[in-house]
Amino acid sequence: MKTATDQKATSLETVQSSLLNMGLLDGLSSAQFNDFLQQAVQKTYPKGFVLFAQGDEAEAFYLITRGWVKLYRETLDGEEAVVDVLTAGHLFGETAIFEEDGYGMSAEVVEEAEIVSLPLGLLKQLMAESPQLSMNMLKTMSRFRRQQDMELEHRTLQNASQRIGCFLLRLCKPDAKSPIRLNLPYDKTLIASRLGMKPETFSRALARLREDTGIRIQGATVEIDGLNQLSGYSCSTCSSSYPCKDL
Amino acid sequence: MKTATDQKATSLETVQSSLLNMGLLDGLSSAQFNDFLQQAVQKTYPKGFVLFAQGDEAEAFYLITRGWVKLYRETLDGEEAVVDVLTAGHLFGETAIFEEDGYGMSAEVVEEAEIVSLPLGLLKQLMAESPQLSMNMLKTMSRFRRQQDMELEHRTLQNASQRIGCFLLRLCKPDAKSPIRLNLPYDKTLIASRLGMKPETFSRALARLREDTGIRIQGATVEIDGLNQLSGYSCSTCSSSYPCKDL
DNA sequence: CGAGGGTTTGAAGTGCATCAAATAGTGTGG
DNA sequence: CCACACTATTTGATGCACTTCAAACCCTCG
Repeated sequence: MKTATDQKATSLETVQSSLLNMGLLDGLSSAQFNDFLQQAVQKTYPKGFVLFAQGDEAEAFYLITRGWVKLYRETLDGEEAVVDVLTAGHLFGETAIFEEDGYGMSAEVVEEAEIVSLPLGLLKQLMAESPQLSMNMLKTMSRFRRQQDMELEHRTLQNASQRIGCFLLRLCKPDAKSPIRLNLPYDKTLIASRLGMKPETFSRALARLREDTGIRIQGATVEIDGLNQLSGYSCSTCSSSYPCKDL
Repeated sequence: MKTATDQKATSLETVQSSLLNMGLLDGLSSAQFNDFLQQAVQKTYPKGFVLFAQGDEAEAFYLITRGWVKLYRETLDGEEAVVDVLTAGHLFGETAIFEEDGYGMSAEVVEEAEIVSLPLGLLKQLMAESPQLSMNMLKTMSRFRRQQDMELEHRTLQNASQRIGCFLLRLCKPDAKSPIRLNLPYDKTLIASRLGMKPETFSRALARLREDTGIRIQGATVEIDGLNQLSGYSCSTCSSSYPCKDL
C-alpha cells in the first residue's frame, strides 16, 4: 500500500516508439499523434505504488513499457479479487472512458515498472474525429472482453492444477523448442490470487501438476518437455483447445 | 438441442420501435437507420432453438423483444458454461464483429422468444461512417465488460447462497414497494448454471438463503419483505454495494 | 392415469480454505 | 562472511462448501 514516488521522466523517443507499438493509435494523423505524444508522460514507479483506486476519477489511461501491474477490486469487507496482472505492451485504464463513476478497479505496481500515462480526455476527443481510432478501441475492448469470458470459464470448469497448467502454457512462446524453460514472472502468492486461489492451494496444486504431467519445478524455474503434456491436462475442460490465442 | 423452426415474421413497425429503444443506433441519419430497418428480420423462435453455435461464421447480431436466450460455451469434454441469460431489450452477438473465427459462444432460446436479427456487415460498414455509432458500440461493450468483471468477482468471493440473493436483488425493480413478490424468470436448473452451480446446490443454497434472510419461497414465487434483508446478506463480500447498477 | 422433466433430499466424496507451524530464501547490519 | 529478521513457500491437520450419485417427490401434460 506504498505511495512512494521515485518517478523519473524518460526521453520522448522511447515514449513514441512505445506508443506506436501498441496499435491503439494506428491511423491517427501525425498531428493527432503528436497531440498525444505531447501529453504522454513516462515515469518509473516503485513496487507497491498505487496508480489509481477503484472509484477514483478517471483522468488517464496507461501503457506499460516494463515491469508488472496488478488490477484488482476490493470488497466491502476487505477481500481482494485480482482481475489481471499486466506487463510490457499492455494497456489499462482506458475502459474507464465510458464509466461515470471513475475507474472500475484499482491498479498497483507489483514489480518496478515504467509506465506511460496518457490523458483520457484527449482520447475521447480524438475518438469523435477519427473513426479509425474508435475502431481500434473497439478491437481492444473486444479482445479484453473475450479474455474475461475465458477467465470466467476457467474458474467455473477448471480445477486449481489445471488453471496453473493453463497459466504456464500461456507463458510459453508459441515457437519455443523443447524442453522449454521459463521463469515465473512474479511471486507465487500473486499468481495464486491471479488464478483465484490461496497460496497454500497454489503450492499443493502445483505439486500435483508436477506429479501428473512430469514438468519440473525448481523455485521460480519451470521446465516443460512438451506442450502437449500440459495442454492435454489443462485444456480438456475448456471450450477452446490449445493454442488458445485469446489469452 | 432442437433446431425446429416455427418462425413468424412480424410487422415492420414493431421492429422499428424495438430498434429505436435499444440505444445502439442512436444518432444514425434516417437514411442509415432505414438501411438497417430494411434488413431487420423479426421472428418467433421456439424453446430449444439454437441461433448460432460457437465458431459459426458471424453474420448477424440480435435484439430480443420477448422471451429468454441463453449464451454459453461448450468444452471439449461436453461440459457447458452458461455465460449469461438475456431477455427483452438485450442485444447479443454484436461483439463477434471483431472476431476472426466466428461467434465466441453459442446462443440458444430457453423460453419462446421474439428476436430481431440484423446483419453484422451493415453495422461494420455504418460504423466506419458514423463516429456516433462507434461510440454507442463502445458504450455497449464497456457495459458488458463491467458486467463480466462483476460476474467473475461474484464467483470468486460470494458463496452459493449469496449469489442467489444477489440474483434475486437484480430481479427486483428498484422502486418496488415491500413486500416484493417476484417470479423466477426461468427454471431453477438454468438459474443454477447461470450462477455457476449445480441444481442440487442451488436447491440447498436457496433453502439456506430462506432460513438466513426470512424470504419466502413457493415454487417459482419469491416474496421479500425488504431489500436490506437481502443486500446485507449478499453484498457484503462484493466490491460494489447495493444497488449495483451495473448488473 | 401415467410418463417425463424439474426439483428436492440423503449419503458420501472431493477440492479448496483455514489455521498452525515448519522450512527455505532474501536482504540487512554487524 | 555470518547471524538475524523478515518474507515467501511448503506441509500438516482439520473443516466447510460444493459436487456426485442415487432415489424420492412433485407437477404438468398428453
